[in-house]
Amino acid sequence: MVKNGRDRVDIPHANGRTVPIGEDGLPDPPHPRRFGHEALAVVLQIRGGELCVLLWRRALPPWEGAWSLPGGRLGTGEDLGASIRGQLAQKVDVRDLAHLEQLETRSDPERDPRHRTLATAYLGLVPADVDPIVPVDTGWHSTAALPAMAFDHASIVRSGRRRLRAKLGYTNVGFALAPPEFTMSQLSGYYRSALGHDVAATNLRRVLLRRGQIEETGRSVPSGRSGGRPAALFRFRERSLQITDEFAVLRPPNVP
Amino acid sequence: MVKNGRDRVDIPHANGRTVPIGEDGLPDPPHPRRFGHEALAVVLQIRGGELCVLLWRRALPPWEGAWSLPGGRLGTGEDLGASIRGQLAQKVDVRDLAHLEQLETRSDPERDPRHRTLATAYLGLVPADVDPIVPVDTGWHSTAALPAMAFDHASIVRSGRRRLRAKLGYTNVGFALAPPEFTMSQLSGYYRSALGHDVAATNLRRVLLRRGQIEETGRSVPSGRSGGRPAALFRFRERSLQITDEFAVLRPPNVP
DNA sequence: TCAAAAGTGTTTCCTATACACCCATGA
DNA sequence: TCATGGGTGTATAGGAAACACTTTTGA
Repeated sequence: MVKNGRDRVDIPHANGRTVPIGEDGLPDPPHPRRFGHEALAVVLQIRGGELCVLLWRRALPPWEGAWSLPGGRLGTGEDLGASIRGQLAQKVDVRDLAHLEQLETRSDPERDPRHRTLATAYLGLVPADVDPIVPVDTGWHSTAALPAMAFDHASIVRSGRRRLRAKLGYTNVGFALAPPEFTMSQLSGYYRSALGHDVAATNLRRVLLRRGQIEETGRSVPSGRSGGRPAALFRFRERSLQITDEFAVLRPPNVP
Repeated sequence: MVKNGRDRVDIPHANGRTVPIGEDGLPDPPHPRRFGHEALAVVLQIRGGELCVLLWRRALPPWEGAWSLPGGRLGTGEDLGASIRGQLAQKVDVRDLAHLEQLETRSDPERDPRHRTLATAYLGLVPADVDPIVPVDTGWHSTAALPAMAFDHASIVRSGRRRLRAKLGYTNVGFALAPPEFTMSQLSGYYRSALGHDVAATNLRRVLLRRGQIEETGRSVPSGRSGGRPAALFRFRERSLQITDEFAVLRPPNVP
């Protein structure tokens, strides 16, 4: 039995050939590693003009009293997507999740002091018009001022926010932040909250219309008590993720 | 003991409070799940005008004879990045890897028929000027015509290629495909091979210069036997990933 | 009729592609 | 001097931000 540099062990195979463990074609390992694997979710929603994340207050050490991302251990028969949907079903009604995508996997051996745990983070988005009932130890927190957070969860939240901000620019993810129908000033408000900077409703309208992301419903909302022209109602044409601005640059040359 | 819907078990806690397992704050699990976790790499290089991926031919079932991605089981003390670097050190000299980033994690319970294995895939890039010595059962294959591949590895390769193509548009990843110094026609060749469509050298030059990605070295290569003006040599200014085109759209308004 | 909010027209800017033309070299 | 490949100048197109102006409503 030969052990070489990087934590890999070669065992002699029946036919005399050396089979590197951890490569493949390998038999069941004699000592399965005791890795834990969990799915976590960065669930974001625009609430009160702020981009908020759903957090969960830890009652026990480690990190007692700190806030953490919802999620939990991966079950045996399910994949990560099913797992995180299941976990969230108890915190946020799954029907409220308009979009869910995988973010990244954290694997620092020290990220959980108790035992080795890998975490795969997901990004979930909840439209602004719903207010899911959440447990008492769970709450929404502005991503602009995160509370003291457990493990590496704060950096995962920032990672999710970065992903959302980038995708608002070249996809139609906006559909997952907005209610089914909305006025342009509402929508520009959601974009402003998510991006952290001003978004002019007039230009947003033209950009999204040109890209075919939104369309007029034909209806409008009556103007408020202080008057003003009634706002037209729009909707997203697709309510699943589409890349609407694929070849921003280095696009293929025109064929004719 | 109460069992509820989604493979979660609540156990009564000392203080009478119910602690959901699989949430956190939990004690060590009584029966650690026997998940395997492996790191895989989609190592890409431009070879002979084609975008190629490094594959490994399986000698044993399952998928005997099919090609698979290099990688292997995660070690106890290392994170996924260190693990894949270690695995690759035996196939491609690590110094040849100009860039490495995490792609995604696959978790379908059926993806490996032997036992439950999660795989985190990485994207690695090798500059076109090196020709790493690889084992005999390992070879480069055009991503345009993949051979019969094991597990879900073919779709992981496509995922890596998609990522590379997208990032060529808004980052400086090109540095990881090109040698330290290159002419513009060489570079446009690399871009053409990676993107799968024509890239005009003249425009590429101006785009990358304006973005500050490349600069002239001041030197040039003598023209070939068939004459022609000698080509200027360029280099990338940064040899680590930079986002050079961040706010393609929906950029923050001008402050003044 | 005035204030307020929504929507349109138009300008300007910037970036990227297309393409004609000029430049430097070898034979 | 001519073919060849590299490089520059310039036209064109398109998208998006900025902003003045118009429209539609309530009081």
